[in-house]
Amino acid sequence: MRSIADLARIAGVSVSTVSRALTGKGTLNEKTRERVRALADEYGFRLNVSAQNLRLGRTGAIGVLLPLGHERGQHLSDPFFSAMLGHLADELAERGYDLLMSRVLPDRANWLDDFVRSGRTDGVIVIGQSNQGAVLEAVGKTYRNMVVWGASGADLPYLTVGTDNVAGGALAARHLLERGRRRLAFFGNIDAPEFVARERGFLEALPEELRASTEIVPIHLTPESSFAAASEYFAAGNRPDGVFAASDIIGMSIVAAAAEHGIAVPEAMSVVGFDDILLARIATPPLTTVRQDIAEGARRLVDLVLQRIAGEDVSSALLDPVLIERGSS
Amino acid sequence: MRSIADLARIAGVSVSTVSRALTGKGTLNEKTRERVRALADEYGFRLNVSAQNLRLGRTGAIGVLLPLGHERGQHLSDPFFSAMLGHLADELAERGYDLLMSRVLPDRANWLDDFVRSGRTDGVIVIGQSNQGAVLEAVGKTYRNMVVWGASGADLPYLTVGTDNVAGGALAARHLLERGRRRLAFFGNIDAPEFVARERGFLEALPEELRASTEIVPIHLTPESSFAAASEYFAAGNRPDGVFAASDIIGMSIVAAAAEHGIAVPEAMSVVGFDDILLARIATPPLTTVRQDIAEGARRLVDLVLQRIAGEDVSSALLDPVLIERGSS
DNA sequence: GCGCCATCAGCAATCGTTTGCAAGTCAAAT
DNA sequence: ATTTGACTTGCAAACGATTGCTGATGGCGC
Repeated sequence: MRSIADLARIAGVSVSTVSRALTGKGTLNEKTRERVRALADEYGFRLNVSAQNLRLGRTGAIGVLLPLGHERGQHLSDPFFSAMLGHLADELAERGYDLLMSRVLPDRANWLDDFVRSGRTDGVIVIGQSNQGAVLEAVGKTYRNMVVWGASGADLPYLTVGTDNVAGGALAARHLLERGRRRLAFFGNIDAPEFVARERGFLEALPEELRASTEIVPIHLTPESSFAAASEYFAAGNRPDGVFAASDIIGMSIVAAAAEHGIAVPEAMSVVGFDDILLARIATPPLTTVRQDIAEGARRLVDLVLQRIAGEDVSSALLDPVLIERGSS
Repeated sequence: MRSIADLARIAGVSVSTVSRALTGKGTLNEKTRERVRALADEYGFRLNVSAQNLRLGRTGAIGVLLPLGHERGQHLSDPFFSAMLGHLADELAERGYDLLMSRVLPDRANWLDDFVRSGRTDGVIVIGQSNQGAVLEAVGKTYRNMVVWGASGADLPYLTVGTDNVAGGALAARHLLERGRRRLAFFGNIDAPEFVARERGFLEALPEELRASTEIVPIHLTPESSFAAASEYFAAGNRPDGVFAASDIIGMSIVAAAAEHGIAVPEAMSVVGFDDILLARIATPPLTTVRQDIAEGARRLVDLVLQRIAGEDVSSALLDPVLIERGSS
C-alpha cells in the first residue's frame, strides 16, 4: 500500500479517481469520493508529498534562515530568535507550510544564493540582517520570494518586516531622561543594521550636549562576550547612570556585571533593554525594556512571503515598539 | 534552464550523462564530467531536489518535533530547547539533511502518527517526552526511525537519548547537603518523565529523615507560572534553605521570587538549577546548576536516527551530567 | 425510440531525476 | 583481420502524483 495505484486497485477505480477523491479537486460523484476516502483511512494511506510537490512544481516548505554573521555557533542563544522561530512555526503550520530551518555561518558569500537556488523551499524568511547586507541585496535583486526580519532601508531590493528601531531607541532615551539620568551609555553590536538604528534613535532623542557625552560600547551578542565587555567597561572606572542595551540579553549581562562591581541597579544605574523576552520579567531586578511584538512580526513575515509567492505585490512592514517599565530603571 | 534536459541539450549530451556528471555516481569520462559541471556552474543550474527525492525514495529531511504537552504556545521559551534546536540544525546540515521543524500542540492523540505517516521526513527526532508517553509508545512500536530526547525507560519501544536525570538529581542533593542545607525543596513539573527522574534522584540521595521533610512544589515550565508558584510558596511563609529546581528557568524564577520576599541568595538559601543554559552564567547571582551536554546530545540524536534509517541496529544513549558551582549556592 | 446533454471516471502525458541495460567506440591481443 | 574487453554514453523505464481530454453512461424531452 505505497501509492495511489495500489489504493486504486483495491477500490476498483482508476488512479485519477483516487487522486480526485483525496485532493477534493475536480468533479467526482460524492459516493465514490466517500468510498475512496473511507478506504484510504482504513489502510492508513497518505499521498506522497514529494511526488505531489514535483507534479505541482512547489515544495510546500518555507526556509527560515538564521545568519550567524558575528557570533559563530551562538546566535540562537538569544531567546528572541527562538521565540520568533516558534511563532513562525505556528504561523506556517496554520497555512499548511512546512518550516525548513537552517542556521548558516555565512563564511561563503553565496550561502543565500545556494540555498535559494537549491529549490528546497518555495520562499525564504531571513531572521536578522546580521552583517550580510550585501548578500541580501544581491539575492533580493533577482529572487522575489524573500522576506527579511530587520531594519527597513530606504530602497532595499527586498521586503523587510521589523520593529521601528529608531522609535524604540527614542523611547529608551526619553525614559532615561525622565528618570533624571544624564551620564548615558549605549551597549550594542555595531555591525547589524537593527542595532545601528536603535543607537541612532537613542542618540537623536537626546539633547545635543548629552549626545556627545554618551558612550557607545561595542558588544557581541553572546551572553559571555557581552558580560565580559560590560565587566571590562566598569572595571575601567566608567560609571554611567543610565544604560540602553541593544537587546535584553545584553541588558541582563550589564546588570550582572554591574553587580560584580558593586553598582546597584536601579538605584545607581538604570538599565533599559530591547526585545522583552520572557526572561526579562524574571530577571533580578526585572528588566525595563522596549518590547517588540514578535508574534505580530512572525505573522507579517509569513503573510508577506506567501503573498509574494502568490504573485501579489506587497510592501515592507514596520511595527511599533512599546516601552515596558520594570524594576531595572 | 529548468531541468537536466535543458542542460543536456546545451552540453550536447544525454540526460543520463548530465545526471552522472552532477551526482558523481556511475562512471563517466573525466573530461565530459568536467565540461558538464562547468556548464552547470555557468548557468547556475541545480538539481531539483523534489524530483531527486522522489526518484530516490527519500525526503532528505528529518523532522524535529517539539510537543507542547503542558504549556500551550510557550515551550520554546526555554532556551534549552533553542540550544538543542541549534545544535540539531548544525549536526543535520553537516550530514546533508534538512531540518523540518514542527511545534505540536498534542491535543489530538494522533499528532505523531499523522506526522510520521505524512512521509514528509525520513525520520523523526522528538524533543522531550512531555506528557505524551502513551503516544510515543504507540508510534514507537511500529515506526522505527524515531529518537526521543528525554528519560530512558526500562523497555520503551523507541530509542532515547538523554541525560542521566537520576544521577543529576543526586548531584544536586549532595551539593546542597555539603553546603549544610537541611530544609530542602524541589520545584518541578511532575508530568514529564525527565523531571520526575530528577526528583527521584534528588530524593534518593538524601538521608531518610530529610527525604520525608523535603517539599515537592509542582510547577509549570513557563517563566511566569514558575515565578508565580515560587512567589506564592514564599508568601505562604515557607523558608527552605536549599532548593533544587528542575530547570534553570525555574531556578531563575525562584531566585527572582526570593528577592521579592527578601530572601537572600545564596546567604539564606541555595538554589541549584538544571541544564546550564547560557543565561545561567549571567543570572544574578550566577546559577549553580547541573549541566547537560546539549551538543553531545544533539550529536547522538542525529547519529541514532540516521543509523536507524540506514537499517543498522543501535541502542539508546545516556549522558552524564556535571555539577557546575556558581554563586547561587 | 431517438437524440441530446450532463455527469462521471479513465487514459495517458507530465513534473525532473536516477539507473539497469545495451550499444557504440577504440585499442590491444590474437 | 578478427576477437576481446574496457570505457563511455544513450535509451527508456521507473518514482507517485495531477489533470486536460475523451469516452461511456444514463436520464430526459420530444
